[in-house]
This record gives sequence, C-alpha cells and structure tokens, in this order.
Amino acid sequence: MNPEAYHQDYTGSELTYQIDGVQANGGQQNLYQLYPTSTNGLLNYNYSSYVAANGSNYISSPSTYLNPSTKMGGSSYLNPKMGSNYLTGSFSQGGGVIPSSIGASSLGFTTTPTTSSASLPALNSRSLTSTIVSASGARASSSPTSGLQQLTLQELEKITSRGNFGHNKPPYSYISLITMAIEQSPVKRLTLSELYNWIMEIFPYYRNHQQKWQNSIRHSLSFNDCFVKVQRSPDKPGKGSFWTLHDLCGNMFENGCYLRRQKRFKLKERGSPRKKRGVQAKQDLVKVEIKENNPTYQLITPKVEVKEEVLPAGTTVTQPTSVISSVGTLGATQSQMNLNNPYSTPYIYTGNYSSSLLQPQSFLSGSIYNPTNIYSNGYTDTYQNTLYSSTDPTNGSPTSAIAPGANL
DNA sequence: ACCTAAGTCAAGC
DNA sequence: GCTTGACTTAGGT
Repeated sequence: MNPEAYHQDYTGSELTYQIDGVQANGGQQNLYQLYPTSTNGLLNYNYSSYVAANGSNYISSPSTYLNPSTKMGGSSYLNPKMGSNYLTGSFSQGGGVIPSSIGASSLGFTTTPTTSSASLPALNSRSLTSTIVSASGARASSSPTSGLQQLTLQELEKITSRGNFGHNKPPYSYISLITMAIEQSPVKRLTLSELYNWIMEIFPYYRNHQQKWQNSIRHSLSFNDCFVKVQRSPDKPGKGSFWTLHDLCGNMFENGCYLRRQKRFKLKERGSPRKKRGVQAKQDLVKVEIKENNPTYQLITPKVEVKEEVLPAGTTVTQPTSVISSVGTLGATQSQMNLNNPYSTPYIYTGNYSSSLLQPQSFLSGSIYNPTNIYSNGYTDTYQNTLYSSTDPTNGSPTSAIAPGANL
C-alpha cells in the first residue's frame, strides 16, 4: 500500500500547527511532523516531531511539544513505553483536542496563563485517528532495559515520550529534575515556583507530598554550586529569584546516570563560604584534591578566571567565581552549556532548527519568558548581569537591545 | 566495606 | 524563599 501523504494546517488562538503526515499500511504506521510556528508571542520551535500515533493517544502532553519524540527520519517508530500514561488527548474525526496546557503551560510555549486554549479549533480535514503502530515497527527502542537512568542527556527529550511514570517515582534525582526544568525553559532560568510546577506537570508523582520534596528541591538549589541564583532586576518584580545553571557545570549527566552524578560540581570559592565541619568538610577536602590531569575527573576549565562585570544598580548576583572540579568524564573539549546554542540544550529538540528560530521570537507580558530586552548576543537582561557571562562580548554593556516581539 | 552523592528534616533568617 | 547543619539513605566501586 502506498503511503498517503497529507498536510494539515491547524490554527489555534495561540499556535499555528502544520501537520505533515504520511499514513501508510492502512494506518498501521503513521508518521507525523509537527511544526508549531510562532504566532502571537510564542516560541518558535520549528521542531520536527515524529509521533507514532495511536489515534486516541495522540498529542496532548505539553511535554510533547517541548520535547518532541525522536525524529526518526521517516523510520517507523514505536515508543515502547507508550502506554496509558503517554499522552492523554485525542484527535478524532474532524477535530482535535489540544491539551489545555498548551495555552497555559508553565513549560514555556506560552506566557499567557489567562488565555488558555484548552480546546482549539478543529483540524480542518481528515481524521488523525489510526490504529496503534505495530510493535514490529519499533526501531527507536534501543533503550536500555536497565532503566531510564541509563539514558544520555541527549536522550532527555525522550523522557516524557516514554511516559511520565504515573505515580511512580521517576528515576531522576532532584538535581536531574532541576536541570531538566531549567534546560527546557526558553531563557534557561526558572523561579522556584515555576520549577515546582514544571516538575509536577511532567511527573505526576510529585503532585503529592509537596512539602517534602519541595524542601529537598530548595536544599538542592542552595547546596549545589551548579545552580545559580539570579536576582530579579528591578523591572521584574516578583517573588523569589530566578534559578539557572552555572555556565561551567557542563553536561552533568553525560555519564548517563540521572540518579547520581559521578562527581559533584563544586566551586572553589563562594560568595559566603559555607561552614564546614564533620562529614561534609571531609567530602569537600577530597574534591579539592582532584588533579587537573586526572583522566576521570578532568577539569572543564581549570582555574577559570572570570572577570567581574560592572553591574547596573540594583542588580546583585551571589555567586563564586572559579571552578575547581567538574563532573564525570567530561573533558575540556566537550560542550558546555551555551545559552546561545540551542543545540546544547538537549531537552529541546535539537534538529532542524533554522537560524531564525534559535531564539524566542517574541514575548507576552507577565512571565519569566518575557525578558524585557533580548540582546543581539542572545542574552537577556538577567544574563547580561551575571558575573560569569564572560562570553558576553559586550562585557555587561549591552548595546542594541531588541524590542520584545522583534524577530531575531 | 568504604566513600560520597543524594535525600530528609528542620532551624534560622 | 533561601541557606545551612546534621543526619540518613543509597549508589558506585
């Protein structure tokens, strides 16, 4: 049976989707590509998502949009974990249901919580309903049987497509969860509450016992040097600071373990040194002894010297300035998180970006996803103000601020 | 068994 | 909300 190609345009109040699909083998295998394109103030992730469709279980998780399933290059694909906890919406004849969170997600595609679009207009033509992809079509399931913690960071995008673990505890440490959440955010920073919300939205397990795990999250944020608190600038009033990842923490989970890093990212100096005594002091002393030429724990950037930038009045950053150790087996040549480089943010689909789509296109008001200014180097106000943004060629003196809404 | 990263509880601000 | 201490739990070797 010849594949039947089709194209659908889908325009909602928030997003325009173009759905290109190929329905083959009597609906046994369906390949879809979704291209959410920016309309009024949303991110313009031109990802190309391949979804093995099971009509009733098609597209609804917001994470699907943030973390589109692996593009399989036209190969058939069955997500082995695609089950009842995978996607909850449905497309049906003549209409589609777009998840409510699309219009009001904390995940970053929209910044307008008051303009939820729980039910967007119907698809304009045919049904997307199909039978489930046959198991024999599975090709992407090279997943390790030993558990998701064996995934590489580059495979993080698959996490939600493998299910959200229902009410079982996801096999990720709090540090992993925080990192994921920050990585997927468009401007790579979140407030505490946004962090909570993201975790709860992705992993239902954490909708319970919030006091317990949220305390642990806070502890992780404060305790781990890989997380950097960025104060709000005066023009962004609100509760709490932003949290981001330290520029130099690298890919902490590239060793494939999301429960436990091989080595804690630790800074030599902190703004206010922690008191050390007992077991923790002992642990820190061990870290200091890591040798630069140690093949296992090679420094990403040995003894980094970071220039302090002149900060605008009202801006404070409480961070140390040098790195003494890094994580895992990363070498100096391996990629570090680059705020300008979406390819370094594995939680977002990393293929088929066009250059014009590398940055958020425009922003609505009232959100962290609404930086007042986006500079030509891709940094927003806050990043311009961080001590360690040494890659900022403007050295803290941004010039051409780009107006919100401008195409970059 | 040992080391240490991660998690928990909670005090203090 | 944030930091920190003290302690327990658990992963990696």
